[in-house]
Amino acid sequence: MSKITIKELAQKLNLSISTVSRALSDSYETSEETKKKVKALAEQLGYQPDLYASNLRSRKSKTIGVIIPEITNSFFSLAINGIEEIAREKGYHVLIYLTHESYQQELSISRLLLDGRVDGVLMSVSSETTDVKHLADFNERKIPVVLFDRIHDGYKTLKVGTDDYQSGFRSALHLIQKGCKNLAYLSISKQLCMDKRRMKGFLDAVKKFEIRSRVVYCHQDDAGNEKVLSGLLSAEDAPDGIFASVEKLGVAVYEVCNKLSVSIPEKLKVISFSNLKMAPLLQPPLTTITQPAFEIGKQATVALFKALKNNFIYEEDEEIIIRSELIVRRSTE
Amino acid sequence: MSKITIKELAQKLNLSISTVSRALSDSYETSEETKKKVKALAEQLGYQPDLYASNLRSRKSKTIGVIIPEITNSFFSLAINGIEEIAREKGYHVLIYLTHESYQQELSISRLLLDGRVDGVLMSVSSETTDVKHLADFNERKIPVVLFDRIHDGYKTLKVGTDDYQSGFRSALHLIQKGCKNLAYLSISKQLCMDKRRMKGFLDAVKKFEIRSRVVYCHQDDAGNEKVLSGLLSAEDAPDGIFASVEKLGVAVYEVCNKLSVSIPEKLKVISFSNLKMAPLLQPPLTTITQPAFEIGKQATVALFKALKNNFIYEEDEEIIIRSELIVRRSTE
DNA sequence: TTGTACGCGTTATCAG
DNA sequence: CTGATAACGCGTACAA
Repeated sequence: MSKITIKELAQKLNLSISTVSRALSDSYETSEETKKKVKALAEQLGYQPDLYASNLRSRKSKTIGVIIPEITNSFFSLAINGIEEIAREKGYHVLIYLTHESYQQELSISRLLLDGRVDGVLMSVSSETTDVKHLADFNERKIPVVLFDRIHDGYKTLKVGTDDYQSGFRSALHLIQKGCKNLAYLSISKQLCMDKRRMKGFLDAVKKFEIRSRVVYCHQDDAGNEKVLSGLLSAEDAPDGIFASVEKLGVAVYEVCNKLSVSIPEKLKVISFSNLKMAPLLQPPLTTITQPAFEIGKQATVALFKALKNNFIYEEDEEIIIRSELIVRRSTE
Repeated sequence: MSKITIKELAQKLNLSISTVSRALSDSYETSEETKKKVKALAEQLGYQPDLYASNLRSRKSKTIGVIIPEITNSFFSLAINGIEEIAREKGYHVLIYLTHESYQQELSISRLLLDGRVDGVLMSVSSETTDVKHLADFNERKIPVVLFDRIHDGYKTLKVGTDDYQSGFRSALHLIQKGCKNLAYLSISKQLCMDKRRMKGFLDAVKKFEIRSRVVYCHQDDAGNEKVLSGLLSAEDAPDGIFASVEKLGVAVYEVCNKLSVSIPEKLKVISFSNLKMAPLLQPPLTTITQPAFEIGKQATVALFKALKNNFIYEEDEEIIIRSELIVRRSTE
């Protein structure tokens, strides 16, 4: 019972291979009667069409690839949730690849996906990525690529993200309104378009109100961040308000404050991009800019399927923006 | 440049298809010279062997399937991290499927994976699953299956988990030592072997010390859990110590305590299975039983590759136990 | 060392 | 409505 093929079904039913094939695919040019017989036997013997054979003919893999920097990040796990939901609905399969924020990994994974394994790609570029030539290869293979969250200027396609500039602006404004006089923006990457936009919004607000501010470039590794933040917070002119551009950095701030006994919000007000379900349960509850992660994943997938269905690839820039929400909690009181 | 095939390479080099094929696979019966020429051209034209064609011949997909209940759960995202790492190392691809704790989904996903798409499967069964007949189908197809974390009695294979019984026992003991007189065990499923073991450990400790206790069966949905826990905690004889058998329930307890202003640890001591990085930052810091999630994912994958490499499937029960750690924090002080 | 020819399981085309 | 036959791209006996 291990490998039933169409051929065996045909033999047992005294039909030709092609008739069986047609019956199984519900072709209109087959009698209802044979369809029933064939399907019954197929069901009974547990027939499964061979994936590789049928893909070889049809040139479709019914699979999409998802390339993300990391998965232990509530934004990405929620996004995957959305992606998987839509994909399963459409009968597609989802391959997951993690770059761990490494450009090299991103490169080699991209290369792997050129072998016809996937019909389309969803991607969030790594924070190291500056050059996006590897993405052009997908165009040559007519594989549509949709970028989400970690979008990149250098590659033209459909992009799904949030209102980064506005979020940065609102965050700075909120801190200023709460009385901060000395702000810091924690950046995760000098290259990422998303980071630049958040920063731009933040800096514009700061400039408008003529508040002192600085930008702190952080690292990928926790140890490095602890060092940077410890330095920052124990300095003479330590900031009194921090905006963490990504969740990881918000958590790092809490950890360091905990260690150094810097009290939030009295000495330092903190606001962070985050999708942590536990934000309200932290000590103190964390004010967040929360992205609709699930929805972003979903929209990106819907857009990808639009391309897949109509057999085109996105060659011009186009953006779908889904707003983030500022949720005020005790950390900025 | 979109679809270079072996045939085109052959034409351009005035060689036969088979020679090119051999050259690319480094066959010993090919001259070094032709190998070089072929490989050079292949590289230059960006040749990628067609996955489906070659799999159709070789009957190997170089892909494993991972079926888990949910991804927004720090245990599973860490585990996937470990899985992906090993898989990539071995040149394998990883397909992800989420059951959302639904038995029906698990069933239909399992069926999908019988079509030769994957060489092996890693799985954590859903909390609804009682019947595991669907897993037997993998055996018939000679597809090895390794269970991790959410293991199930009914299916014989290699299983990777943690010391559930001991963890349950230790947790109850810890609460008792901290002075609790009235304990509650929060269960996520009546079927799961893992849950039963944790509960058994818990109940054995309780019995040994003759402490009052009860078992509370919780739900999959947050709303349902809020209701159950609100009832539990506002009752006359509310427990003074809780052991949450999974992270989700630990978080739910915090949320309800927050809402009802039940103070932890004064009125209620809480200990929970959890891989939350933020456990120390919660209000108050949460005492956890922490599983080596990354390592569990890794070991499960290593075991799967052992089967894959030696071309066998696990047909007898065998367990790999990786110990969890009790990390005491303020929630049980 | 290289080329010829066939088959993997399917789907698509063309007759009948 | 059904059957024979030719691809899809690759790998591999077998022959040269």
